[in-house]
Amino acid sequence: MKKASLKDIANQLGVSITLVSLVLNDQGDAKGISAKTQKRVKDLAKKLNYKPNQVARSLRMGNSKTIGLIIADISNVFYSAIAKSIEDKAFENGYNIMFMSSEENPDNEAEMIRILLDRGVDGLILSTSFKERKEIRQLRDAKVPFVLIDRYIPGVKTNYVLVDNYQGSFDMTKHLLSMGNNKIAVLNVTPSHLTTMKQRIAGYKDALRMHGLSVNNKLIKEISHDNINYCMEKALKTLLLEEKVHSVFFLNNKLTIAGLELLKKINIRIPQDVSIASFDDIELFRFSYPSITSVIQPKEEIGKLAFEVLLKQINDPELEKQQIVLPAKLVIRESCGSTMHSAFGMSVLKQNNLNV
Amino acid sequence: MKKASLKDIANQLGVSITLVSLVLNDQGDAKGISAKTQKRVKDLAKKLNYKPNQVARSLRMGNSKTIGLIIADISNVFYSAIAKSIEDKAFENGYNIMFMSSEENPDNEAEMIRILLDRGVDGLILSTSFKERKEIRQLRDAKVPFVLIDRYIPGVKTNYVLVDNYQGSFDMTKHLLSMGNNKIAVLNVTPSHLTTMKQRIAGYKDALRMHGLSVNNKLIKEISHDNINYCMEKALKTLLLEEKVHSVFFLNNKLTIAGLELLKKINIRIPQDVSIASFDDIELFRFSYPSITSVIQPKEEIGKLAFEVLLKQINDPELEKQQIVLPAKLVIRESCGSTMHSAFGMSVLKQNNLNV
DNA sequence: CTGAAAGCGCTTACAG
DNA sequence: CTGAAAGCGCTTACAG
Repeated sequence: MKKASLKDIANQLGVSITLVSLVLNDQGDAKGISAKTQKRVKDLAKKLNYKPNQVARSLRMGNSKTIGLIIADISNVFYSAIAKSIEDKAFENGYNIMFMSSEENPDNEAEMIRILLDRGVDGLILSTSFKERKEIRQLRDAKVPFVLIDRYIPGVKTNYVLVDNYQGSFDMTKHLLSMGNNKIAVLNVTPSHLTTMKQRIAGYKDALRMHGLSVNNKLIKEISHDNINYCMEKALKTLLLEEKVHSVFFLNNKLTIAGLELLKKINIRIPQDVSIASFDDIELFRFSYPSITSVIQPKEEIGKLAFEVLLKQINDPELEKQQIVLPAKLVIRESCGSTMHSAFGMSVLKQNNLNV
Repeated sequence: MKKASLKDIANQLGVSITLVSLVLNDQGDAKGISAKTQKRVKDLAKKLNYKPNQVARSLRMGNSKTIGLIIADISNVFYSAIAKSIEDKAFENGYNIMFMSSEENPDNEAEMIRILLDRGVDGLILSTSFKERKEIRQLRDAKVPFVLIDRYIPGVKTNYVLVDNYQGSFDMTKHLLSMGNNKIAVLNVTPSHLTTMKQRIAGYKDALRMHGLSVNNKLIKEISHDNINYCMEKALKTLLLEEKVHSVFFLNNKLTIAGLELLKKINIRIPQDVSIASFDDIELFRFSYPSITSVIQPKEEIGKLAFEVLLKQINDPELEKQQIVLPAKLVIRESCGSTMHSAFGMSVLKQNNLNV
């Protein structure tokens, strides 16, 4: 049951490989090949279950109908949800995906890009960990079609699709303020050069200022990605015992989980003792006790649009680069106390309280 | 900055492509190429940042250093965790992964296998949804290296790596019995031909019998994968109101989440009104209220071993097929009531109760 | 020590 | 209407 090739069909029919190729690529009519011959070719192809060898096709055509996807970690549901929606769109369009998890390490990422390009991918979708502009600029200058997701590189004009991190964070901070929490701590995670983190911090600061409060840098803590639990304990103890904050805003879902676990361990009640909120909603936050107020990112939309933008870029490499920023939404749950109405006119999604 | 080829290097150095290829593939010494020439080639290759075109290499060598991964859904953390551990192992060994989500649909799966093979993958890792033996048998007979994960096809000798579904379910049922629940319902999900579901049901039944109880088929409900919420509501209402069961054992994490949500909505208290337990532990179950007693699968181990077995099969296609069944573990949490000790001598992992 | 040549399976100008 | 030929970039027997 060896796979059939063009040659097999050509030999069996006594015609040339060229002819078979033409017919099977629907060039038969254009090249004026007789209907009868075309039918013979197609019938035999079907009978032999012929499918073109994509590797040979790639080599010859210079494209592979494959894209590379580099995210921080495929096992983080934020990325796997995006991966799924990219996959769906890609499959529709005949594209396959190779994925790689960079672990937020720029060296890994550089190597992975190289590997994917050597394998002839037609384009890349990246949640990049690069700090410098160099690598992304090179990629763009080398005319590799690519789309950034989640983060972008300031100062380099590229395609990107991401959520409005500033607005999401601004809105959440305003919500916390409206609940009567004036001392709001915020925890971000290294690598802190990421635009996600920078803009979430900026949104937080501006919301405070707009509320007439000054920013206290002691309330902004950075948690090391490689040592979350240890840093979390140090940070929360300082914030709760010394700074006596009213609430803590965690800037991604991993931080929130680590914080939640710790607060329960040390018997801090939420929201009675401290309110908490999270950027980046996950299913767990609906079911946890208490359920967690958070900023939702449109993951499916990010993936879908990222692929669409990439596809356009692949089909026309000279196309103007496209920047898409999607709105973030708040989900108000229990972790900041109960509220019957939102004090400001932003988009707020109310959810049934599951933990009666 | 066009990519350098062997030809570029050969031309610049005034040697043949053959020589360059040999040197760069570390055949220089074996073929007796002078150290000096070797150095010139290697230096220039480095300078031009030469990397072999993997597509050409694949075509010529008949292998691609790529494997295909077909799972039900990459956005389900059960599969994305496995994907991550496969990825890590694959990367170590110079392999890349193309993934596809079959949605448990055999037609999708057949098409995806075909696509991946046309793209020249060296092997496949599949959480197969096939009901019949035919497709998997064909794959095996075509000498395609592959490893099944999570489920296998009875009656077809293949490589597989999975958890002991029978034992996990048996132990959990015994645990429920030991907690004083005699009327235990069990919910499985379509497609119910999967060995996972069959063996979990078998473990449940045997545990009952070994406890001197007879199996009541009214307590075994099948939930349609395509209509989980509707079926769940119908099933739970019958089980709770008519059958008055003491506990419900959900056979995968999606079912548990749907069940949990529904029970809260209709104000059924866990475990006071009904105990619940889950097969397939996820992070959410540690944080939910109440936290959920469940059967843990060693996801990382499954992924790691699956790749290792696949690699061996790729390197030696005549190798004896390998079957690996890993032990399942219970995590006892709050959803079945509190217990200070386990009534039987199985491996039980105790966890700190997070929801004091 | 080194090179010319074939071939992996395809597509596509070119020629008739 | 149809076919011979070149070429994508590589590897590898074979020859000298």
